[in-house]
Amino acid sequence: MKKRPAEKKNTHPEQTKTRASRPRDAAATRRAILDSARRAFARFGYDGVGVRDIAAGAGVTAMLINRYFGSKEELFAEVAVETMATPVILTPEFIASGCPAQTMASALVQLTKPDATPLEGFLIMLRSAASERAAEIGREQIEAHYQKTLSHALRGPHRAERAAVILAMVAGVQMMRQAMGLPALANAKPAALERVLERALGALIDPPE
Amino acid sequence: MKKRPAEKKNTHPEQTKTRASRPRDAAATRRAILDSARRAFARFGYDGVGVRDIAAGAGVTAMLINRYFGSKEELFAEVAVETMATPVILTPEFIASGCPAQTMASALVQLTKPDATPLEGFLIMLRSAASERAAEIGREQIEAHYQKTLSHALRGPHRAERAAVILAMVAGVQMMRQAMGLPALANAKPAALERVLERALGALIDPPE
DNA sequence: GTCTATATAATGATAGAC
DNA sequence: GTCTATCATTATATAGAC
Repeated sequence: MKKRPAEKKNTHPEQTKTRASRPRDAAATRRAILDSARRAFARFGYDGVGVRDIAAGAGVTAMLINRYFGSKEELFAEVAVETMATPVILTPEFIASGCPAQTMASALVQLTKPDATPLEGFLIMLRSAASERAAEIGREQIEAHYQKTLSHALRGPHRAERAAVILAMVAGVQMMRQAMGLPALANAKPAALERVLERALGALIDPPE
Repeated sequence: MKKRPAEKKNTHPEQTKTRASRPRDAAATRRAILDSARRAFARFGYDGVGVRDIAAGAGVTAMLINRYFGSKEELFAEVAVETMATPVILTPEFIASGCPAQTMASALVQLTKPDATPLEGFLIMLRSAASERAAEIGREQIEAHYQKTLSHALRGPHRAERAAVILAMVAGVQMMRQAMGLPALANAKPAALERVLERALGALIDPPE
């Protein structure tokens, strides 16, 4: 029976950036590693990438990752914190807008197009949720930057629960549309999907009764 | 600087079932491996467990997994298919019930209690979505057993999109509540959470306009 | 500051005894 | 039908040269 090295990390050989024109710049190297790690974690999750992949994507050797960040786990933590620090959706501004449900629905449809790359913070967490440490980091970031602000921006009863379900809904859509690639979501006509999401989000944003 | 074997698989040493009282029973061994794999994949995802962990949980050696299933991937496929074959929620019966939104909301809150173990099919997929092959298997199962039946049970326009968003919402709640452990969901009062979910689900189930 | 080379451990899968 | 022992590969992390 044949060996089975199918679906290995080599399946996605990130082009090794040469980076020959900028040697010996600590800050730039650090930045390059962080960027490469952000891309890699968003695509393949915490367990799905090795430090070698990340290093290759940054044009350096794996050793430098430990030199600059101590370990893969600490690198992940720094990436996660950085990526989730500035929410691009689910902000108080969205809630404060004239028709928040429609605005959010439109933004969500745009930002989770199958090939789109924004909303990386959530995607990194969704793809890394199996890792205990990754889930812990993500939970703290979500609570600090999303749950709290969103909850405060709402009016009416059950604010915490409604904010959490809005979060869950956004995460679920992104999960099913981008990570799982469910055809009904991935291939949906944007206008129709927007309409459906607007209705559901409205039921969560508008104060009940 | 110390080595860092922290957060390794040994962090969760599934008690090695002795199983000394039932030697040499092919069917029973197969069943034991499947059960152990289901538990393990649901908790730690496809990449998060090794064949050794699964074998130990079944009280056998790792070799038998390859003997009975050929490979870890084939074992996962069989577990995924088996677990998602009989949906416990999101069935046409729920939609056909008198007040589907309330019924589904109540069931969802019950089934995603932080320590609950049902709805394993979805949980396995959510925790394994980073693995390309796992995502593929899950997508097929979700489409076959959830998306299609749910879509057919709905009335009105945009059925496919509404069914998909219902799926995304259920997945998102399970993700945030069970996998991530977001306090606002994990510690929410069941009645309040149920009310909020009922409203959102109603907006998706009830035909618009 | 960055490299090559290596240490150590864990992985999925296999060979052959009983 | 199940085991022990082992292979080949890959993982993260470290040591020391330049």
